[in-house]
Amino acid sequence: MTISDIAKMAGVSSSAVSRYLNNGYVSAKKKEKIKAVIDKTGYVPSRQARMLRTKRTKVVGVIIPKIDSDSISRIVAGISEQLLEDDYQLLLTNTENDYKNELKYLKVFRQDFVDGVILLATAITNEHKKLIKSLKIPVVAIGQKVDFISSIYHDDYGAAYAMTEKVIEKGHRDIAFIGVPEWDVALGINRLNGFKDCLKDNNVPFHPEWNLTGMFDMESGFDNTKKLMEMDKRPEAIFCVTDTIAMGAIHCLNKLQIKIPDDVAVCGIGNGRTATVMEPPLTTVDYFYKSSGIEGAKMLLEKIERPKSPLMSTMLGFELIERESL
Amino acid sequence: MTISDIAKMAGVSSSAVSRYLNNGYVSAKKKEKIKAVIDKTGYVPSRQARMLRTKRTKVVGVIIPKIDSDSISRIVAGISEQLLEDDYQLLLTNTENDYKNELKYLKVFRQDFVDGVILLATAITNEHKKLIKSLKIPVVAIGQKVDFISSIYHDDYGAAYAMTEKVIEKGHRDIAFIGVPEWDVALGINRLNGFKDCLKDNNVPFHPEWNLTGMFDMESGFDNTKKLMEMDKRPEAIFCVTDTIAMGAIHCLNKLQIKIPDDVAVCGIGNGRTATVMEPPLTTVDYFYKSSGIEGAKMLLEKIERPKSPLMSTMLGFELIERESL
DNA sequence: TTGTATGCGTTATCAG
DNA sequence: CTGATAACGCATACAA
Repeated sequence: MTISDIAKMAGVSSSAVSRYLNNGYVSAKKKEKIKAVIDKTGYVPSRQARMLRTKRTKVVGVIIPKIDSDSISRIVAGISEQLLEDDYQLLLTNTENDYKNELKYLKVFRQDFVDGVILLATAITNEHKKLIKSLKIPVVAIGQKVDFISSIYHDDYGAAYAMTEKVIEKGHRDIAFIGVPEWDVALGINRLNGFKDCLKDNNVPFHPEWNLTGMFDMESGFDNTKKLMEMDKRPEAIFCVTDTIAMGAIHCLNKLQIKIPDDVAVCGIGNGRTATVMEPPLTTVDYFYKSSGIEGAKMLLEKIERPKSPLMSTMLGFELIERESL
Repeated sequence: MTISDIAKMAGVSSSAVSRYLNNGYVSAKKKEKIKAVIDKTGYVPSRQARMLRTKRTKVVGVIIPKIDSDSISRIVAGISEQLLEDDYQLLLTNTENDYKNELKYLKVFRQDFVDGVILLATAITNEHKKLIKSLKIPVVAIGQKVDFISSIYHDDYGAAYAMTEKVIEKGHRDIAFIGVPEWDVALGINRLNGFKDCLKDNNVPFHPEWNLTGMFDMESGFDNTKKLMEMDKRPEAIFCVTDTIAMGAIHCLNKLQIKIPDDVAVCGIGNGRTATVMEPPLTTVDYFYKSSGIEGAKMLLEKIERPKSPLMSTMLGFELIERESL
């Protein structure tokens, strides 16, 4: 079933049908005829032929580090929602935390198969920069502020600052920090800085020996908390840079029968789905991840429609959510 | 940069280049020449032209009910891994739990844009059946046994039976059940039957008043547990058909200061990432979700390569994971 | 407004 | 083994 079949059946030329499909010049009578035939046959134009002709695929590639993460899946849900609305398809590529895959997929996308790329970024290296600049299609980053492409990111500094303020407000001064490596600028640097600066502004001492670093998983929270609890002097509160880490921390504390928040308080960032169900429920920061997905998709689509549109960076706000762990 | 550009530069015909690309008959000398030119230019054949010509896209569509679910994201991770290995792309469509979207996407895929579809199924209606049968591309289901297409599913009956056995073994006889609606056959019927049959085989009474049903979320676990605890006679154990539900249940019990497992024991199914971190850690069943994703993808790919290959249903086993909630 | 003709970049066919 | 040539299905420039 091709466009010329339809044309014949409707007694018009194939270009008329094509124009009908792309709302070009068609007389009312022909419109009706064509519509009738299309309705009857259920004809749908071939995407591939269209792609070849128009050089546009109506597909956007999304590169994520892993899928089984609360925050990421919420961002993807947002992207998916917006793309659906604008009739785009979502091509998902999962790097499984392997940095090389990120570059690999970027290369795959350098060809002409997608109209744009959304990168859920962790680290942006020079290699990334070079590669991205070599792309002929727009790229937007979500989760990290990137200077050479449009991006949506969260107020990591502000959220960490606000949360730290809350910790201090609760009367704690001996505050530990479980963070992540610095190559993740948003989480590894910005949040840490928010924490440190808030301490300084409130004349609360920063204890380097309580500043621990690990990966993005619950194990890091568990292990580092254990280390903390084995120290001669224990902190009264633990600032976990991530909800996932905080969950590990809470689990550890419970296991050691250390009362939360009375003996040691805990907080996280991210407002994961399960934060509410921890014992005790986790005090954390909500980042509106789904919104950032939606906004990121909008941004990309805009860039696809109007390639000349200016570079943009949007920072999304946050909301502090008080529960019982702090 | 097209294939004929390469052909000219290498001093051969474009068909030679095409054959080189698709490992057809090319003499060693020409191979070298062509390789040299391709390496130098970084030429990559156009996917869209190839699609148009070959009628194959090397893309598979994946339909999921929601993305922010532990089990689903793990299945998708498995699919993604296998697809990557076989050089296929993954087109993700999220129905956001809306049954109509499922049909809608199936229709979108009816056209020729993907080579096959993986459906993470919840309910398979007659409408599904009709639609799927009208597709010219293969479809495999994951998570539900479907009689008219190939599928990968879990041993829901067996897992529920085994878990119930464990509950009884722990000395409980007053066992409640928090389930999901019957339109989800795997979770709503099979698991319930495994539970019931095990009770019967062990001469443990089934209490209809303790057989509660709700949605697939933590709220259901919380609310239904609350109901259970407000009854004149309380059960000693709660069988939650899902880890997510179990998490809600545990949260509720903790809130009511009911000791787990001493006063009331809890178990789930699914081995979610956070089950381990609950207080107490949840006794559950591991379903190897990632494997089912991998197997499902393999199955689909096989079907794509050999459309005549027979219908297949594979049931994956499970592993009971004992932790402290039971 | 309409139709004809051309080309998008490949791969398949077929004669050499 | 090789190369010309004809599709694949659509959208557009152009002539009408």
